[in-house]
Amino acid sequence: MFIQIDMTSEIPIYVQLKQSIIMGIATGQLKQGEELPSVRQFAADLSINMHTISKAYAQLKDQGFISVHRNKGALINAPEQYAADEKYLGVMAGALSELAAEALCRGISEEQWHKICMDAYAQLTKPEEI
Amino acid sequence: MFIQIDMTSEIPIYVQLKQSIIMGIATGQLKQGEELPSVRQFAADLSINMHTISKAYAQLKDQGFISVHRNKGALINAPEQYAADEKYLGVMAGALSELAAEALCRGISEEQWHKICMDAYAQLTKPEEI
Amino acid sequence: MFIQIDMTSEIPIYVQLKQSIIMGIATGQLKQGEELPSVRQFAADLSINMHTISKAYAQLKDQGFISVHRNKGALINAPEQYAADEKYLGVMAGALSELAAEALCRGISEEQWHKICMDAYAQLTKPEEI
Amino acid sequence: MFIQIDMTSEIPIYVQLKQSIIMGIATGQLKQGEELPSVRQFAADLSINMHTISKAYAQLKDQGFISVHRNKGALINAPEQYAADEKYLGVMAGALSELAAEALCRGISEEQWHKICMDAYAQLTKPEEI
DNA sequence: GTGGTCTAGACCACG
DNA sequence: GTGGTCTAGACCACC
Repeated sequence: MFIQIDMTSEIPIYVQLKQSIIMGIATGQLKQGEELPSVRQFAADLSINMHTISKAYAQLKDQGFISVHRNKGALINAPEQYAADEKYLGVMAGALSELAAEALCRGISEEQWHKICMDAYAQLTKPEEI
Repeated sequence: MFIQIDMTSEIPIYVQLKQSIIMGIATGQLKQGEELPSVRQFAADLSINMHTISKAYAQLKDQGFISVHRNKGALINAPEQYAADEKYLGVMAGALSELAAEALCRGISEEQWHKICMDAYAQLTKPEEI
Repeated sequence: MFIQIDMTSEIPIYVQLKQSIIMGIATGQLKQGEELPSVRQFAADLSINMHTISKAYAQLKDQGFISVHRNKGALINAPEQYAADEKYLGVMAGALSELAAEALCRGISEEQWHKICMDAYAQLTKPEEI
Repeated sequence: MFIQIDMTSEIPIYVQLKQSIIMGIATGQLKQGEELPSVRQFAADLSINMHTISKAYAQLKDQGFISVHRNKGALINAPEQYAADEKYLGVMAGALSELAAEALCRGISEEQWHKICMDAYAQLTKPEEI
C-alpha cells in the first residue's frame, strides 16, 4: 500500500490520510473508478480508529475527490468533479504566498524558488527522474 | 500596522502573527534592526493576550528572525541569521510537494503551476505589478 | 523516578526537567522508544503545573530528543534525531570556554582540568566506578 | 578594550561583564594589581547602566577576584584569593556534568569530548595556536 | 519599563 | 484520555 502514516507526526492522522490519497491520485496510482477500502477495513489495515478514516473520507468527499458508498468502500471520482475552482485557487495562492515569503526571507533567489517549485511538480509526473 | 489577525481562523493566533512578521520581512516592510512593539504593547494593540505574543516572539527568535532585547522590544535580525539551511529546505520541499500534488490532481498544468508559483514570489518583490 | 526537581533553585523548573531527561538519555536510563509520562501525569507526580512540563516537552521536541504523540505521552527518539550538528558544537564550545576560563583563573592546571572533564563524561558511562 | 558585551544576548549583561573579566584574567590580559575602571567610568564606556556594572563588581568581589575601592576603580586580586575551593569544584563538576550529558546524548565520543575540552583550555593559554 | 517563569482554568482537536 | 491554544494574573530578574 502506498499510504504512509506517521503516528509521531504533528500532522493529524486524518490529514495525512487525505494527503496520501491525493498524492495517490496525483501520481496516477489511484485512477477514476478505483475502489478504496471500507472505513472498517481501512481502519484495521492501518491500526487506526474508524472515526479517523471516516473523517478523512468525509472531507475528501466534500472536496469532490471520492464518492462514499454506505457500508462499502469509496470510489475515486472523475477528474471533472474536483477540477480547480476559484475558491481552491485562492486557498492555494495563499498557501504558496506564505511559503514564498519565508523562502524570500531566507535568501532563496527567484531562480532557486523556480527550481524548487518545478521539482515538486515534476517529482509527481516523472518520478523516474528523481 | 500591517499585521492582520483573524480571530475566527483555525490557524493559531501566534502562527498568524509569525507569518505576518515573516511576510513583513519578505516584503521589506520590516528591515534589519527595525523594532517590533513590546509584548505588552503589541498585546494591547491587537487585543490579544501577552503570552500569545510572547510565544510568537520566542519562536521567531529560535528561528533566527528576531533578537529579543532586554529592555526594549524585539529587533529584526540580519538576513544571515536566518539563511536557509538543509533542514529548512527539506521542510519546504515537503510542503510544496503537498501543494503540487493537489494542484496536479485538480488539473493544474505544469505551465499554470509555474505561473502560480512565480506570481506568489513576484507579488512579494514587485507588489506594484499586481 | 530519577527526575529531581529543586523548587528553590534559580534554574527554571522546565530547564531542570529538560536536563534531567537529557541526563536520563545519556546514562541509558531512557532508551529509544521509551515512554515519558503524559504532561498531566508528570505534573501531578512532580506537583508542578502542566504547562511547565509542556514547555519542557516542546523544547525537547524541537531539539529532536523526543516525539510527542497524539494520544500517548512522549517517546524518546532515535539517537540520529539529535546527533550533534555544527550549531550545537559551537554553543558547547562557548560554554566550555567559559568554564575553562574560570578554572584556569582559579589555578586549575591542565592536568586537573583534563581529569575533571573526563570524570564528568566517565560518570555517565561507567557509574559503578564512581 | 577586550570587554565584549552583546546587548542582544539572552545572557544578562552583568554576567557577560563578569565572564569578560574572568576571561581577561585567564588569558593574562588582566594581572594582579591591575586597575579596572570605576563603576561610573565603565558605565559610560560601555553605554550601560551603572547598576549593572556595580552588580558585576559586587559578585566578582564576593568570589575573590577583585577588591573594590570606594569611589575609585577596582583592583585584580592575587591569585591566591580566588584559588579553587571545594564549593567551586562542586559547582563546576555539576556544570560539566550537564554539558557532558548532552554531548554524550548527541553522539560525541570520549575522544571527541577530550579534544573539545582540552581545546577550550588550550585556547586560553596558547591563543596563537588557534 | 522590559521579557521570562509559573500557576490556573478553560476550551478545542485528535483519536 | 491526550496535547495544544488562549486567557489571566502573579512574581521575578534585568536595566
